[in-house]
Amino acid sequence: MHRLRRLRAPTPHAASSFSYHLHTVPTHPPTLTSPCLSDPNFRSQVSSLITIQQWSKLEPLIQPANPTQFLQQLFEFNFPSDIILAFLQWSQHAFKVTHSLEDYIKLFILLANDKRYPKIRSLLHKLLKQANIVSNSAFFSTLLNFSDNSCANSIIVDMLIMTYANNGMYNNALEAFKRAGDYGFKLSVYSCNLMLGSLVKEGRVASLEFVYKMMIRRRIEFNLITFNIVINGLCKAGRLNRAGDVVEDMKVHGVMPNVVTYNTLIDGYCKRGGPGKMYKADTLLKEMVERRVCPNEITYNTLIDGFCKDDNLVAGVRVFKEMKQQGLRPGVITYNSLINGFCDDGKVDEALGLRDEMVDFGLEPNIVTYNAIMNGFSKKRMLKETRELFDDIVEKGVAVNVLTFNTLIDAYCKAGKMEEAMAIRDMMSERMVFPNVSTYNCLIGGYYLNGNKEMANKLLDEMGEKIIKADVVTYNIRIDAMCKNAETRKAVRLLDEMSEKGLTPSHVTYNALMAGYCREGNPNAALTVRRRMEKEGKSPNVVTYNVLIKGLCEKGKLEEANRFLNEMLEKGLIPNRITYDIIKEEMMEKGFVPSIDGHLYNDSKISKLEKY
DNA sequence: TTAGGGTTAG
Repeated sequence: MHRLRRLRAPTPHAASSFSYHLHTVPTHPPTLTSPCLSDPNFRSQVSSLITIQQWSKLEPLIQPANPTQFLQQLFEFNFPSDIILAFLQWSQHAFKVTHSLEDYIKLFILLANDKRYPKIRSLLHKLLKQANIVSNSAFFSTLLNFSDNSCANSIIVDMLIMTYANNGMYNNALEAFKRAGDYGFKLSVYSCNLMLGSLVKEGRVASLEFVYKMMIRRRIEFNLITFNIVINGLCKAGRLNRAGDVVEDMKVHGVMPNVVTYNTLIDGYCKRGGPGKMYKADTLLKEMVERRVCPNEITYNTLIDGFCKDDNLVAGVRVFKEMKQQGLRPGVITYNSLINGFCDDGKVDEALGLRDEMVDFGLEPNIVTYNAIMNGFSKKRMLKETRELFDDIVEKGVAVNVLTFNTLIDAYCKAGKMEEAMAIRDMMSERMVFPNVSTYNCLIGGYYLNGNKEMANKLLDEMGEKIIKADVVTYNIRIDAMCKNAETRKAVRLLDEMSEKGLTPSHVTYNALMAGYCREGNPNAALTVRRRMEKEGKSPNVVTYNVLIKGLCEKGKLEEANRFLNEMLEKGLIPNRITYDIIKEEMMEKGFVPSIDGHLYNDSKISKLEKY
């Protein structure tokens, strides 16, 4: 039915002129340059040799034609697609020839007509690997030249985009997506979803939104998964309002949010929701229940982790109980989130209790559990216990990973035992675990902490040699060290270096600089940093306010500090222990009683503000 | 083909 457009059956004249090849292998072929497959016997001989992969017997039969010409003949004589595929692959390997894009496309068309889709995918993979600069327009126009089966053509283009996405060739995938519409190819929801998913993984939100909008405009088929992927991408980028718009879009399209949609949104709020984020996350849980979308283990795990990371263990445990009441069994991830929360809060004993509880319930702690507990010990400066747990799990045969080593190295760094820390770094490779940027960050931070700037610089050079790229944390460590060395102005210059390297300064970066200026007795300069931070789209967090309030207090500017305290509360930011210490030590002990909402500060204000 | 846990910096 659907044949290759330009491939015609050979003319009788052409067939007769090659008739000498009806015989077996000619030892001394005449001057003709091509063998002939017009003889049915010869064709079946070739077919069976290719089918059983008797390449050594086939090779002399191809002479004196070259493999490219032989391939053309296979097309002309309408050999089945799998025979042509086998020949193409073998001949590329055996003769080191690269067949043309046209040949590939002719084969794709044959394979598509035979519905041999996985074969097309693996062949596309090879094509893109060997010649990764296949232009999409060449591909598309060649395809249209050889086939008018728009359905098969669209499937081939669809698979091209999938192959690009699977091989990390995101720009090619995007370009193909854009051009596919111009050429009239209809893309499937599968390839679009795959591409959207890869854009999410790459953190390319602008492209994600572009594809999403184009899909709406071009009326490409949408499904629930499409919406969920887009919502996830927007949530991961902190664009929660935009994610909410997409939820509205899906309702317009008659698609109802499911448990994955809600879990994605809840996770978005937990991780990037700003002030009041946990309230919003909890509201979403209530909303899903009202709309008869049943929360699952992931919903609760996400919320528990969110509360724990928000320093609200009480709420984390409340959700944990609620989960059990709903008849859901907490899993390893549930326990890990809680254990990590307790360890972060310095409550290692409770964390160990939870570990015992999970074992009692038949759950096996994994490397994540152990890393969290090791970190709990390390935070409490319990180096001995950190090391013992490490030795213990190694002995148990648990596969330790780079995070385990980094945690152990960090424990030694915090204890000032830099030689041991370096020795551990050197033994990592014995376990086939290799230092990464975080390993270096721990060590560099350790050397700065121990006043050894030379070694810190040496490690920074070593990173360069090993092509381990500095990340935001590396810069934060350097900036913090400079600020503590009264070199804040010099540290500010590193902001430009960061942007040159495509790194976005974080809250920690700006807060370190503000703290530096405050220590140097220059809160005005700190406020300049705050403006720069806000210009970059980062609103101050609790640490920012703590730094500024403390800096102003130290300069005797208590009224101004009080204004910042109120501003922080108005923004819904919850004061932490350090805020209260500042209020006590820097304000009240100096005879200044801060006023909140116009009322004088007292302890009941604390409990009201303390926790959501 | 979509959603959840562990390290380093304030």
